[in-house]
Amino acid sequence: MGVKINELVKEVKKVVTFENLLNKKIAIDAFNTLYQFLAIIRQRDGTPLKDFEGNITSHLSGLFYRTINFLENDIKPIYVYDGKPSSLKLDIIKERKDRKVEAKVKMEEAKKKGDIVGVRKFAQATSRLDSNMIKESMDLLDYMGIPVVQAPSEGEAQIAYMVNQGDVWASASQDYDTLLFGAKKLLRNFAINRTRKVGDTSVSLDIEWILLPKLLEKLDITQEQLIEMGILIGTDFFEGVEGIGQKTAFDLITKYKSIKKINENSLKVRGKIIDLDIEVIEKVKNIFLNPSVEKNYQSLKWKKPNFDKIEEFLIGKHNFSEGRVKNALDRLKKKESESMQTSLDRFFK
DNA sequence: CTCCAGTA
DNA sequence: TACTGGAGG
Repeated sequence: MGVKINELVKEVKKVVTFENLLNKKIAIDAFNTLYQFLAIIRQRDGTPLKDFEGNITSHLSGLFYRTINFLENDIKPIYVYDGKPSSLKLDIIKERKDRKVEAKVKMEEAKKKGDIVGVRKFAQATSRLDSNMIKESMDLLDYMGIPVVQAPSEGEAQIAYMVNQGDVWASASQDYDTLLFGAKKLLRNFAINRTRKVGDTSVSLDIEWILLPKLLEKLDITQEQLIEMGILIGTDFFEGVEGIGQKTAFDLITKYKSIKKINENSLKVRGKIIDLDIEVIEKVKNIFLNPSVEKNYQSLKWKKPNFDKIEEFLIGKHNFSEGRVKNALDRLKKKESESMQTSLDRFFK
């Protein structure tokens, strides 16, 4: 899910185009992206794409085509995978699991009723990434020559570290959590710009660019206060306070400066006094302020794609259409010969 | 989500 | 050439 601070971020977000990102190294939250593909790449009846053996392939389709678009546009993606979740996250993980089971039941019900919209909606909510899907997505990226970084715990924390080290230019995720982890730059809707229809009108989803220092300046709060706001609203590591959304959290932090002070003032929200366990709060804050990250990750290198392996994997193993895959790979090959040409040109100058 | 063939 | 809707696996 991630912390909901979209309203607060609104005023500092900028729109960027693919051209603005030329030759930039962008770290992508792999789980976040794969889940998105899994939820969205489905048929009208809610069934995900599958190969002949019944293995789900929606995530591979999304990953493959989108990554090729990045390469074709001279963007250098790095995929960062989550590792072992913090013990504080386990409650949330269990809750999500329960919700998925619930969604499956609701999907069956909708199916019986012939409610097509409902079936699709609940089917999306059942999306699960298993270890084999994760492994295969890494294999595909490896064949494509894209660097992959395994985070010891939170991928978002790892990305924040890499951004702030200057090893990558920005973090790409739909969640705002990298901001809580302190990443200076965040990109949202990071994909080729496309119009998407909502109802009967089409809306274009721009790539959003958010600078953490700008956000803190605009809100006139510190990084620590941003984290405390996140805790009040709710993050993956703490459920938040019922009745407190982004607006209230911002007002409270602005007025009282800290959760500790908010506690001391016995403030009421929805008739209940806010009384948070400071010890727990400190633990959550510590996850954001001192996260477990891998500092000696492999140097980020983009290798030549192994075209044969990709074809064998997608066409041979997972029943992707030969025409589409070869077409996409041809775009890559063309890109390769172009860049070879420019480096030759440079050499002869 | 992204691709691609059909349409204006 | 730009756009749209249905299919992809």
